[in-house]
Amino acid sequence: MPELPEVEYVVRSLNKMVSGQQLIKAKLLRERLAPVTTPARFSKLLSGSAIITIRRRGKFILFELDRGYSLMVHLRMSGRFLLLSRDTPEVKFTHAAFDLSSGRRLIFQDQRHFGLMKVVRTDHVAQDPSIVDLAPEPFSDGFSPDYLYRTLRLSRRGVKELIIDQSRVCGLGNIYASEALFRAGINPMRQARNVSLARAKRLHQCVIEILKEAIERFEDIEPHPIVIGEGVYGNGTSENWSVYDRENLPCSICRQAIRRIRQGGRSTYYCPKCQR
DNA sequence: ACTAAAGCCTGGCTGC
DNA sequence: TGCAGCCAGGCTTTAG
Repeated sequence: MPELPEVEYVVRSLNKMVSGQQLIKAKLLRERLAPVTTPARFSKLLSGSAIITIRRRGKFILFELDRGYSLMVHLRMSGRFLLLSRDTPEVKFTHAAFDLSSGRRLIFQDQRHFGLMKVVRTDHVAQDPSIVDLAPEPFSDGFSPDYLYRTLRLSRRGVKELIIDQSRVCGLGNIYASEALFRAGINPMRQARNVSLARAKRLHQCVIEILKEAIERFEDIEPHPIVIGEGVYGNGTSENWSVYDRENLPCSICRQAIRRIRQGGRSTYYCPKCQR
């Protein structure tokens, strides 16, 4: 569900709302949320630890705890955090719960059961299999125009499919990938290896712009007191986007109808005239 | 090594 | 109103 800007917003919100607090008690309610550990071990490793800070790497949320462990969280499609009072009756789809020293309870709720958690030694986080292969952060020097061009040159896949591959470009999901390609004027079906250097440079710039603009938009949203990140996940109306979810609506530039196609089993939206 | 397709889940929407 | 079928913002695993 959430892509890099939404995860960034959740991380910033969590830092404001729960960093510095102690996890008095951690409870894993759905075993498959954290498949590499047992509920007993999950509870034992986390209970009593304090949250030093919360970070992001790609779309992963990393709670850095004292005592040398970190809690890695991936929201996938529908995962989210809620900050409740401790006497709130159990919310449907609650898969983990953390009683905090503030007297409140942080829960992880996930309707579609795709979300994942893992407890990892903090000094091993960077080497964790799900982190180690991630592409450079889009706002880091590692994600350079040259990096993107070289990466595109290596793939025969469509450029849209390539840029949502987190090991090639990290942080984009289905929405922002379509949006970045529209702004860059690149047809999503174009083979990645056939994107010219000039267009790769343009795409590089557009990826950064699209992500930064989304993050900035979220800064104006009044934080929801309970659902962390609410108003950011769901601000999915076709008015917010240039092409995503706008099938058959006119392109903002040329008025041609936006098209929807399937790529890798997922919808891609684009303007057939502006994107070549 | 790269790529396509299936799989993981629930719920909302559309069309019959 | 009921029901089948399709769709959903992500990622991993499997098979080719």
